[in-house]
Amino acid sequence: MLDDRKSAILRALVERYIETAQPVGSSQIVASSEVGVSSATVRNEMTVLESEGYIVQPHTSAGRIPTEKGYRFFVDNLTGPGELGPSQVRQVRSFFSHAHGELEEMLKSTSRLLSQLTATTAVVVGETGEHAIVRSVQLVGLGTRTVLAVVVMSDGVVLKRVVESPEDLDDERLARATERVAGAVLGYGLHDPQPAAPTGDRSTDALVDLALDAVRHAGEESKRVYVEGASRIADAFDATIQLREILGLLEQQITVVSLLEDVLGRGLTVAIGSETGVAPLANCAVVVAPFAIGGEHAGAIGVLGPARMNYPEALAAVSAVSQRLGRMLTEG
Amino acid sequence: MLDDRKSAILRALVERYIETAQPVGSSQIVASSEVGVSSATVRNEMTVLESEGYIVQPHTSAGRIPTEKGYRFFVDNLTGPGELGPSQVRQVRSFFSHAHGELEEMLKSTSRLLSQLTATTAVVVGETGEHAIVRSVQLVGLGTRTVLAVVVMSDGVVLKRVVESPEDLDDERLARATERVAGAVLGYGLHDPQPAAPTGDRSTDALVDLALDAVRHAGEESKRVYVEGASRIADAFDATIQLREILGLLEQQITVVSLLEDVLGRGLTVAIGSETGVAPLANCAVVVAPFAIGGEHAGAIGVLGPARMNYPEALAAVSAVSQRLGRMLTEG
DNA sequence: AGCTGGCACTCGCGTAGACTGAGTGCCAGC
DNA sequence: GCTGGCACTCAGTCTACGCGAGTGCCAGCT
Repeated sequence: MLDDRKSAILRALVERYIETAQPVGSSQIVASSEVGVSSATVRNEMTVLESEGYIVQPHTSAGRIPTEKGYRFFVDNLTGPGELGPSQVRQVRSFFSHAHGELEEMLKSTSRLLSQLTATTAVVVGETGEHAIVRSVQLVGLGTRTVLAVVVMSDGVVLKRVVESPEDLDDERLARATERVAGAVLGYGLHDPQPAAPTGDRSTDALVDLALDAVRHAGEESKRVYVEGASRIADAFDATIQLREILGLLEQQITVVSLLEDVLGRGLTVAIGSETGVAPLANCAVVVAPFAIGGEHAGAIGVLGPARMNYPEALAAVSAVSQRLGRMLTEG
Repeated sequence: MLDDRKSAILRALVERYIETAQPVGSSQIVASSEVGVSSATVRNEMTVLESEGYIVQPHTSAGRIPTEKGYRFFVDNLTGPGELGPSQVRQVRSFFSHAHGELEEMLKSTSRLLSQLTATTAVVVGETGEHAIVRSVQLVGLGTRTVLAVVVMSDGVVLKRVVESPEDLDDERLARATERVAGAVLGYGLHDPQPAAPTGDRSTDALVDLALDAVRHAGEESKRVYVEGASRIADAFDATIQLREILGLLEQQITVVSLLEDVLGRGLTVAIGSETGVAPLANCAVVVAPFAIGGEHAGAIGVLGPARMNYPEALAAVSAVSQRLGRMLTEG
């Protein structure tokens, strides 16, 4: 643990570095904070901070910059969620008062809101499943043997999946199958469907089974990822190669999902650099919070920025938006 | 119009520049093409080409690089769609043989295919409407007054839209309204719904009208944009500021749609730099082709790359994929 | 008339040296 | 234990300079 003075120095250094993106020297720290000591003393403290791994020198005779450990200590002990500015509060308020009922559109625009609030890339992952129940299911014929199973959940999410029937179909048989599938899933969650009652007709039964299978699988794939403001990450880096990697990563939805879900111990979380578990994010940080619908975990929202991001602001925004989003979705 | 020798020189210059991204000098042209003349002669021709605006010198004593006009002439007169390599042909073939029935998933993966084939950013815009008819419509209650109208089109596209009912609803009324809406749209295109038969109950009639309105609007918003491989554009530029703008543009779906649709005179089209009509694409080019379903315009596919992109390859890929996609979707 | 070899000229780029200034580590003294 | 002072380091900037790729032009050849 660091004593008060070291903490104060580290805080000043991190804050300054976040602001300027330039290595910070001892005299700058004296100038920009209230540690009432000389730069020489600060220097002595800084060598200690460096030997303990909180800061590094990019090269001799340069100032110091924070390490991952330095950011971590800053986030854990030296700062907390800040206050949103009045215009940001207005944005959030107006967003949630104009929002309406359908989950997917809602999550997408939430992502956009978050990106605007923090001027970074925002990511939202929504899952359907646990909390939602099936409100409607319909088998729709597309080709002679191609059927689309369409499921509407109580939260407004629409899932769909193609089913290939082993035999040619007619409207009447489709209707019968739809009825049986509906009986098996209507009113239940996607993960606990009931067994379907047999129709007496073997080929219709086969179709029903296939459709039920499709519905179950649709549930597995129901994690939706919304990335907004990806271009903003470009502001933070000037090596295009690094950018390429980060953007490539954002394109892989699976990676994004696991990034957010892994990090999600409980509540508001920050993952810095290697803590994300993803190599291209070495110089990045993510601030993540889960949101719940009616007390049940329903997804996560987060922002992705450089490791030298504005943590207080990001924490404040992510926290505020996740809470209001959860409340909003719970009330319906 | 350019005489044969100037054309040959311009072609060699453009090809070389596309390959190396470095200004091309007269001696390189002599070395890398079959214009059987000396470099001095090439130089003389190059001053003419420069004065006519096909090429420019970044600075004195550098080689030349093509202008927009130069690329344009190259694309129009000096090259055509190339041949796909054997491994690319294999990729395309395998993709379309494994593809299955549902439009949206199909377009998304087509975009991915195109991006892989050309190692650039790929864009696909799909519209539902003209060719597709309504196969199923369902009003599903979410809240006491919130209804989700879900429409399934014959091409597998599922549209949805929230409708706020003026009065509380029960299942029976919803079912009655669904039936009337179905009667009005089932089997018709989205743009020519029939008037709904009145139910005799005024508030149900109101709901039916709202729902029909929603369905019509859903059709307007049915243009779906799929961008894949956005990160690849990062390879082509080293100014992050420029990258930022391009990425920002790709995030605005409306811009992307109009970009592709504007450019789309007839058939395979190339738009270079300012021809795209979008400022941030000054140093970019897009290669676009429409695709049709059963003879009717159904969307467009394209690739976005730097102006110095490999045109023959891009033209070949876009053309091949658009044709096979259209055929595939038509056969259903 | 058109092409070509030759030549002087231009200028970006890379290297090398000098200077500057921000920043450090250390030490002696308060 | 803090501080002022001092020698030292080194990235960044500037200048100088040579190199080389490339040009434009011209005189001479075909």
